[in-house]
Amino acid sequence: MLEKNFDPKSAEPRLYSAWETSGAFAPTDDPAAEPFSIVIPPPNVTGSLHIGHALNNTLQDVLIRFERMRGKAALWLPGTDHAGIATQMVVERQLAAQGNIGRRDMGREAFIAKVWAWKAESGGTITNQLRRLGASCDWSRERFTLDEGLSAAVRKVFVTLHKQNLLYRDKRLVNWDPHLQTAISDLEVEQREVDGHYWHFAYPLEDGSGEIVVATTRPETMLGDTAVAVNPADDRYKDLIGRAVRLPIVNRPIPIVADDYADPEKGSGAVKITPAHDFNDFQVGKRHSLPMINILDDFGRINANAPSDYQGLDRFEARDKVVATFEALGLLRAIEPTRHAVPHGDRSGVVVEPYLTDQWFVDAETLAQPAIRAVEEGRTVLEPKAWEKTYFEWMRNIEPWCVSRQLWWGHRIPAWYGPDGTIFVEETEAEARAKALEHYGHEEPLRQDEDVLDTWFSSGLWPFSTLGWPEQTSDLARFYPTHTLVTGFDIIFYWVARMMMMGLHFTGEVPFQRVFFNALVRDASGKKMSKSKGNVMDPLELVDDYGADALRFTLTAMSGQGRDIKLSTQRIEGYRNFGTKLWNAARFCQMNGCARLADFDPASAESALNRWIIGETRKTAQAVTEALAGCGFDDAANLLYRFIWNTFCDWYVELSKPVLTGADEGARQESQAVAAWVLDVILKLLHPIMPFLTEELWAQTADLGAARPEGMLISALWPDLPASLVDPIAEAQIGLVIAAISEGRSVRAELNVPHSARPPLLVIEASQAQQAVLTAYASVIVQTLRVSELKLEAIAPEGAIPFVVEGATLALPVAAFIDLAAEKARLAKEIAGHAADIDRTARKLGNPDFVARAPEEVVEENRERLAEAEATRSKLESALRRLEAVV
RNA sequence: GGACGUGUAGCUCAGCGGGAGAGCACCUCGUUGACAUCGAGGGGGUCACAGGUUCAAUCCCUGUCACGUCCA
Repeated sequence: MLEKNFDPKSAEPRLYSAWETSGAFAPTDDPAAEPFSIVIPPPNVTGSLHIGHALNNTLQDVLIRFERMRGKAALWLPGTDHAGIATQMVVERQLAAQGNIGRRDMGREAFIAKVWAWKAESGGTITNQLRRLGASCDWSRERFTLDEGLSAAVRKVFVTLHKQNLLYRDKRLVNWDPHLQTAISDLEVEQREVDGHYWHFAYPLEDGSGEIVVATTRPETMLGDTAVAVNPADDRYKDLIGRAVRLPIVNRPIPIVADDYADPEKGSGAVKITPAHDFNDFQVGKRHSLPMINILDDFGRINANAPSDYQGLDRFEARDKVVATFEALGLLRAIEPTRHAVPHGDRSGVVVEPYLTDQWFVDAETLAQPAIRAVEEGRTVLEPKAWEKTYFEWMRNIEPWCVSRQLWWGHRIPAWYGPDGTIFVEETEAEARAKALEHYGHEEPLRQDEDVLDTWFSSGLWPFSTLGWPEQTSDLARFYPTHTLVTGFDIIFYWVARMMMMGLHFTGEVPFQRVFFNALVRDASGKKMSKSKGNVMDPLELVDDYGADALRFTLTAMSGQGRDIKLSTQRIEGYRNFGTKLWNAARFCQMNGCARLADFDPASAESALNRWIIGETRKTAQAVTEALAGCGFDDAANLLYRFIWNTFCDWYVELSKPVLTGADEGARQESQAVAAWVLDVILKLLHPIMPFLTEELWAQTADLGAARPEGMLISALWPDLPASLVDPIAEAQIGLVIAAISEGRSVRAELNVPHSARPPLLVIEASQAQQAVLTAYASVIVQTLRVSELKLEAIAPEGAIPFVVEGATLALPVAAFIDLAAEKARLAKEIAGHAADIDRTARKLGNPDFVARAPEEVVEENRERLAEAEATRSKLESALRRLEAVV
């Protein structure tokens, strides 16, 4: 006998290890099986599972379990990302907290050893958390972006792109993070609105004949100014073009140049130009061949290119000093408060600086072209479709991708420099040496590039590097291109776009046929959850409290496309209760001898009730299958919820009770077999979303009746039921029984008929067929509706309360128990409702345009509606008249 | 400033051209042996606002307002 409740705490670990040891997570070897592969979006190796991971991985697990049960060679390839900046920061913070020396004092090798030690210690955390969620990844294929194989792929890609001139070293302005002392890509920069000021500075003309006023939000950059620009069409400054101002503080003459970049409408119409510290000014500087004076060091302090009393000052200290000095010089013309966007590093949170350095860049524009075409041609489909526009927008305006980072944790750039600066880009140091020997004619010492690659460089190769590329492995041949990628839209540019570019360039094929962007889990105010904001929910706690299945079902049911998820524990609790409901329905079946029949054919069922539930089961199976195949996860969950609770438990189980406890052995046996059959189908359909509870029920019902052909549920075959199982006649019959009971209950409740009252249920007016059905199901109607008996009567006796069900008039003689005034009110209200309906429908049918132009079936539908409403109304009206005659 | 999305019951959300739905919350009733993590019934919405298209608009179009996200 089943316990009263499912116990997730004890069952989950047991079931998970049973799955894992059975080998069910690995794709079948059957060569005839169609491959279906998903690569996991690799979480940070030292991270821990947050609610977004829980959603993303639940959906992947739902898909992979579904396709596995459909007989495909389903591979869900797991792994983790070394996450350069994030991990390095964590370890540095840890070292600092433990009072250790900093990484720079420690040296590169020692520091990296520390990171590896941390990875060894905490790297299993997140994968273990995925296991707790029930993720059926093939752990035997687990990868890490710094694995030797994946590192080889990275070197191969780097060297190949370099030889194809798609990757190059260049001196350009980059976003520099002074806290982390590294370049970061455009994507890693977050624009934040902050309050600031426009400081209006007067720059005196060189010849002393006047001044020109410029405004800036970053006064300290004036130390690096090399020009003032005015618009060539601006009459105010026409005469000044080509002349010079003397830059205060620095005391350097700089030219006034004409450039369209200067907007006559803004401020004074003149702008200071700092080519080494502003992206727009950089372009102006190039056009006018201006000097580019870098005034900052790696830490954001003023360097030796500025006057000596500024050197070593932090950029913000320098800002104050510049302003104070201008004021002292009498050159500060105005201070204007303003709100403006300031770039911040998304990891460090500090203000980033445009900074002139040597970095490695990927020619993203060239790589983007095939990636754009692949989506245009539908070789990769983005779901929901709306994301394609975002993807195109980004791809068509893509900038060179800065891939070097001044960090230590990551893939070191495979470039070696000779003493004269000649660069040798090769996959190994030995090859670089060979090239150097060739180049110099003799041995020269080589120095490897100190920098590492952007984490997303290796993530960009993930769909094929994890399958063994550049080796032509059997996994690569079988599982690439992968089928579906499930990920968050927040990394569409970081990751999806880069995988598209890299995948197409190096394999000639798209990395995945379909991308499903899951919603983002946000906090109550709609803000993205993040550790720094402290608004994260811990999925592991939720698993502890409600079980993994409840969390999984909640996330699946709420995963509607294109909407953010706001998670509440109430909701999770509700779905935990849903699991309990199913558990107890199974318990009921067990208690009532429901057992599988060997070779049971659902088409052979005879009773209308059984034929009806079999048809409903078929319809649900069909709809769930279609939903899951099309990534309609929420639809699948809601279909199952309604079917299991409202159809199976509320009606089928209830209506079956008299049969299961009745004397008709043939009927009982059929119902027992049908219930067992439906339950098995339910377990299968629900398994992808609630794997633990269903697997446990599967096991605990294993010896009820005939043995199942399958072993564990995880490996069972997905239901494929023929449409012929749907029987419209049974549907109509059971529909009438359900409607009669529902209406009868409603009448009882609304009129406050005492619970103990047992009037008979009278069938006053009904077709032959209706009478037959009601009579056949009399025992269940009697029991469910708490009536004494079901009787056919030609005329309703005085004081009987009538109700109309599908054209049939039934009545409950309960006048003795009730308040007749209340009943009159009830009838009047119902009549009024019908009257309004009749009025609207009649008016519509009276409109010649409607009759002429609406589709015939719509017109017909309205005619039927009108006829039925009128018939119902007249029956209710005569009932009301009878009632009035009594009172 | 540009792009995209969202405004439906108290809350969280489905529905998206032919009479508005669910879960939770709320109210009433109920310990009939699967389940009180339950059952039965009920109240509650000019589907943001204004125009337009249509025989018909919550649904399509335009505009407005509010909120959100992304990109400048």
